[in-house]
Amino acid sequence: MKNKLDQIDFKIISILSDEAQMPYTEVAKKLIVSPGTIHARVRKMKEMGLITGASLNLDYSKIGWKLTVFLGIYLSKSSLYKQVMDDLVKINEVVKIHHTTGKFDIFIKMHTRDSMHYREVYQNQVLAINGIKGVESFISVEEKLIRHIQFDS
Amino acid sequence: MKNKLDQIDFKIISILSDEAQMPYTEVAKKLIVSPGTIHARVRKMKEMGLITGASLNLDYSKIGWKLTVFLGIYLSKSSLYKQVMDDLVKINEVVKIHHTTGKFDIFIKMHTRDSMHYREVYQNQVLAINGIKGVESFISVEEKLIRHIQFDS
DNA sequence: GGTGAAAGAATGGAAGC
DNA sequence: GCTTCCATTCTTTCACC
Repeated sequence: MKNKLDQIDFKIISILSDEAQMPYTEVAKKLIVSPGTIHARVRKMKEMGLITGASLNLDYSKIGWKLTVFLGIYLSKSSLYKQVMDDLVKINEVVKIHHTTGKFDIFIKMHTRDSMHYREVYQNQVLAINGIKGVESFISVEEKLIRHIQFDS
Repeated sequence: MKNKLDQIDFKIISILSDEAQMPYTEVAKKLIVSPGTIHARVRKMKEMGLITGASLNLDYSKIGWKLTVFLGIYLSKSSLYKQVMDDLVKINEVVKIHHTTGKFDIFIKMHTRDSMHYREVYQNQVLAINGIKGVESFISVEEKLIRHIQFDS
């Protein structure tokens, strides 16, 4: 797995990170290489596991899901993280789960329609999980930046 | 802006959220509608602002960016959030910035190559910003779930 | 507002450089 | 390992339902 990436690879990633649906021919034009090259590079990076997929960016508030909430979770025993994470996966409103070191043991992100919906999920689903000692919540008021790393090297 | 979404719209979003690069013809086949319908629906949702774009999912660790860190930031005055967020945008390693209520004023996510790189960015760039009173950091050990909401309604 | 077909464009190999 | 070429497949529009 000794695939070295060059500037062209990084530029492809930079472009597609912002606009995953841009046709490869257009990417090729921007970088002044042939479409076949883009194709081969992208396939290589997918095989390497660098590119794991592509997803839509959605503005949930446009369909009435107005709340984005982060929860910092304390476990009663740190070793329970695996089981608690498995339980969290089952909650539909949870979109990201991170096992972390530092103040919290687990950090999650969730979307809900409104504060009532949030409270319901929080009380009936999150707090019902065994092994959770405490939770701190942070409501996102504004999301400022969505981007990927600009790789200069 | 009275665009009601139906089951087909939600299914399109569900499919493309996982696989943004899937051809519309294939989406059409899955949902048993014509390609033209998919096209029209996606365009409608883009015009509504629901779909804001598409991005690649990258596994940064594959190119040696092994650390994902969350920082919870306390401001010396809450009103400074705008200016501090603008300064944070300028840091290349920062990929997400949320203005939050709760314990922290601002919550960010960043990627770095290793702990030395992290320390350097943290000390020289984050702490150098005016208006930041304190920071708590959480290092992500494992990312468990990347998905979008399954809209049932 | 959906369908299906048609023209144009992009994809994804293969062969050669 | 990149490029060009080509057959296949996809996109995108539009007249019709």
